[in-house]
Amino acid sequence: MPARYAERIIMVSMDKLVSLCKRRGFVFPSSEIYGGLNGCWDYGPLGVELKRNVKQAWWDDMLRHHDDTLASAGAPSAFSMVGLDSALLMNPTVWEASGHVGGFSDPMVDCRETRARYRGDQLVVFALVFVADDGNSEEVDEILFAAPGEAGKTADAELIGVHRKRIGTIAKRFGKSAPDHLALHDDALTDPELRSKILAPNAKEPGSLTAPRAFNLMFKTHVGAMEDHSSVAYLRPETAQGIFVNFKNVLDTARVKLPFGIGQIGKAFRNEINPRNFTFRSREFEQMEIEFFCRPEEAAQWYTFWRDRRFQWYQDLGIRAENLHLREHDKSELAHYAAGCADVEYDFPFGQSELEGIANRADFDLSQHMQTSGKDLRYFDDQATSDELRRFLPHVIEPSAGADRGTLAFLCDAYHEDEVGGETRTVMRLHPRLAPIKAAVFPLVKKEGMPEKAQEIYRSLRKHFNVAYDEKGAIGRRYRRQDEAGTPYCITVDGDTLAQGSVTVRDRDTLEQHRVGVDELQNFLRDAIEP
RNA sequence: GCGGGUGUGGUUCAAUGGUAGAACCUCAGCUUCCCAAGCUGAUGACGCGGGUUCGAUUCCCGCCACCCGCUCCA
Repeated sequence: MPARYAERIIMVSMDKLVSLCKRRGFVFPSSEIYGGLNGCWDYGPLGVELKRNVKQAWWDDMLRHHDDTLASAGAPSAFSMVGLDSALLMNPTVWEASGHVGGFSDPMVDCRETRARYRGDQLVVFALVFVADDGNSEEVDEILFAAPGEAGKTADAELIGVHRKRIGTIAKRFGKSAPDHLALHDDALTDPELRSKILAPNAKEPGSLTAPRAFNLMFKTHVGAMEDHSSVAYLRPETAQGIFVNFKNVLDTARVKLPFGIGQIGKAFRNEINPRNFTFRSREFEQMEIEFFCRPEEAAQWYTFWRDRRFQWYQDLGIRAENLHLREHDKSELAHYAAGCADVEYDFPFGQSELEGIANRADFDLSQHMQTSGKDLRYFDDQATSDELRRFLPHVIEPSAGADRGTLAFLCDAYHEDEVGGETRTVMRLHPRLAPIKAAVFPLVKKEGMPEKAQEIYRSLRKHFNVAYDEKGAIGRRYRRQDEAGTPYCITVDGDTLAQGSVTVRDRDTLEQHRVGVDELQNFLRDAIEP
């Protein structure tokens, strides 16, 4: 390594990364000339190559290169892997069966003061009512109370309990120890004037509640040109359900036996309340999901296998181990049906966050679809020793990865600044498999036949790799430009090339150069790039 | 969703109630046999919409976007 070179370890800031992504064409704000759209991003010329390489690496490593005749290291047995590309739009009943429609469409109310969030239908608003001595009721409506409960069903005593002190103070003004009864205000939350008088649970001042807002994280759309109830459809919030609903089709046609996995890469949409952190939480994003089907009694073993394998995958593609974490969920964090779940997390500049979740979902999804569709989705085992074992629902291990989150993590981990000859050099140390451009070909100077020779080399490599050609400006500048793009190798035609048939190959990370025969270039690059 | 901050060429930053400057990048030319060299020239910006004003990039209001802290994340 040249003496003028000095490594400098820095933690990349999001500002620097976002700026580089824009400057070099990795990522742009979506529809930027119109002011952008919250939570949406576009991949530029370099970004699309990088992200495609991430997806390609996943597809190759998980599916295409999988050998289903051998038990991989750490696997309980051999298994098969097949792919799928299901439609983004599906019959809306899918989302009823999966639980996505039911649980996430309630109006929510926030408290600005206590920062609590309530379901609108579970917040009861009432006014204190005092009965005067002459029997006329006298309602105190300048103070309304909100309390958790179910509309119309909560006992007066229970409501009073929540705000006993405050109610007591008001009651004193009427010379009583407690209101005679409570009047319910069903519409108080939606009326801005009344809402401003509501005292929220545990709040000190009234008027801290927001208007009820519908929260459904699924994007709704319509199938066909007519917009009516029968045409409602959803943009899928995950690709997984497309796999589950095709379980029987794959089983019947792909000649697979348990255990086997179905992989899929595709867009998904979630109407996130609060998109944040560059591309990390986007409303439109891409998932790389596997549903791995196995015998119930083997599920725990397969869960461990997939968890460890997926954790290792990121390291194999260059992410530094110290920046990766495997976090096993507590029992309390697990969904009711899940038997285990772990997150692969990365130390982003904005904090440790999830790249991928590996979950043991048992037979929840298949049984939901079996129940809702009425179709028998059980696996038939003709080798079973008894009738009870012959038909059963497989259990499912689900490694679910975010392609955009992975791409962002690779970008963050690749970003380096070091010092060359006293100047700061920005370099993206992307794994050669992921680098958008595999090599750049330069003539050292723009004369003496060097451009022609360099172009000849460029054209021959172009058939096999994504390579770039550049003859503009000083050679050092061209090297630096490629450093920011993450190009691992720069091939330079110089004065000796014509006589010797060799070029210099400059390494992005070490800055070292060595001569390689022109005939050897293709093999050299293939060795460097292949997994 | 709440609170705070920021919006000026591709990037990073100035200045200004009256013609918006720079550095780097980019492009063209000259030069150049290995790490952002030099010279000449060129392109290119006040987030959007209202208001105040003779005149607004500047002041006011609204919106949008991004960043930070909470919150949320099936």
